[in-house]
Amino acid sequence: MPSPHPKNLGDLSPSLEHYIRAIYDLQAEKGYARVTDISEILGVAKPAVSSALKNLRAIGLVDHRVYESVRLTDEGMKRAKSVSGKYAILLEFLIEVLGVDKEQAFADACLMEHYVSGTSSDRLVDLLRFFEDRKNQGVLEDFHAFRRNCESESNCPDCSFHCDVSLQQIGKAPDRGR
Amino acid sequence: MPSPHPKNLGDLSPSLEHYIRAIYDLQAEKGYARVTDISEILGVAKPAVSSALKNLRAIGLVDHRVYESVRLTDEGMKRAKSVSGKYAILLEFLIEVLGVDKEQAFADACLMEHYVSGTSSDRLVDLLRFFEDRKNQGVLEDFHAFRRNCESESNCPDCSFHCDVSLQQIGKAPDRGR
DNA sequence: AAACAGTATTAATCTAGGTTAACATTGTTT
DNA sequence: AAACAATGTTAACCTAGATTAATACTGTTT
Repeated sequence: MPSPHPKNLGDLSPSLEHYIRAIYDLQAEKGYARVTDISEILGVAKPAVSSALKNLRAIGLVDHRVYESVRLTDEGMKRAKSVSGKYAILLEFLIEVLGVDKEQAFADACLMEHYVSGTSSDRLVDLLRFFEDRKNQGVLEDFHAFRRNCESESNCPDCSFHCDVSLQQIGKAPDRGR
Repeated sequence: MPSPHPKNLGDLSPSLEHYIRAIYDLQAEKGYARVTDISEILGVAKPAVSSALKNLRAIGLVDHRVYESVRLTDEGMKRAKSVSGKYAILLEFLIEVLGVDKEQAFADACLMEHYVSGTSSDRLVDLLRFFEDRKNQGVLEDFHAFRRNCESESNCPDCSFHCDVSLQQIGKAPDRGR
């Protein structure tokens, strides 16, 4: 008997996906990525990075000779852009459309980026573009006004379960299509 | 040095969260939840369920005497409703608003339910209500029309990375607010 | 060039959450 | 009530991904 959850992306675990994105960000920012930097960004110890790099190298997503700095391969780049794109899309949606505060939006996007499918994030882009379209200028403002009303009236206690974002590791998730 | 990801909900792992929801669904559907049923729904072996139940009992989310069937405690119920609510909200958003096909939407919602914060899903509800409001009847149709145009024109290759949903276990995710 | 600081890797260990195989309990048939 | 099937638990094991401690490189200072 196999295991549960639909995997997110072409067989990259959320964990590895995150490493990829960190490397991508560092490369973009400073031109190169070192173990220490990655470890700091992700908040993990350096040996965790070393071991992740070994895996990523094994599946051809990074170039990395021991004791040297890391670079994404073309394939790694592709994956990184995908995740990074999802992050950006989710972030924009959460902040600009839903009006979620930034801290929370960062946290949510950072988690969800690994789980939203390409299809869904593409559609989300469409929605963002729709709101930006000159023909639909008023819509977003309407929504925000609507939301403020909404807020002040009722509140469904069942659906709001507030999540304090602490920096901690997440576990595995058993599951399947549902 | 601690670990990375902002935890999703009040210290429940996605895995345990999933068990909670399965139990909740079963209780709603048949009045009770048995190990076998849970194991089938989640696609895991029965010992995995036993061990999850032990944890859930330890933190007071289920009542479960050995060899008997499982019930959520009040607290368990609260958590279950929260997750279940998020699932429903995400599903509706993906299908009705974004127009994602059902299979994909099920899969996405099933994953994201564990990672979206209460805040964000509340806002998502607002958005759904906004689209339902009589005053905004046309908007959703406009979007769908817009999307069809959009579709037929360009396509950003960077952001669309198609994910085939296979039934497999997901890994841990290192991370932090970032 | 020797020493030191910084950086990276290895080794050993831990934990969560799975698995299978074997055993225990319960309930239904005959 | 004996036997059997279904159900649940225990035990032993596996893996991913973390940790710390110790070790190995690298490069800069003196």
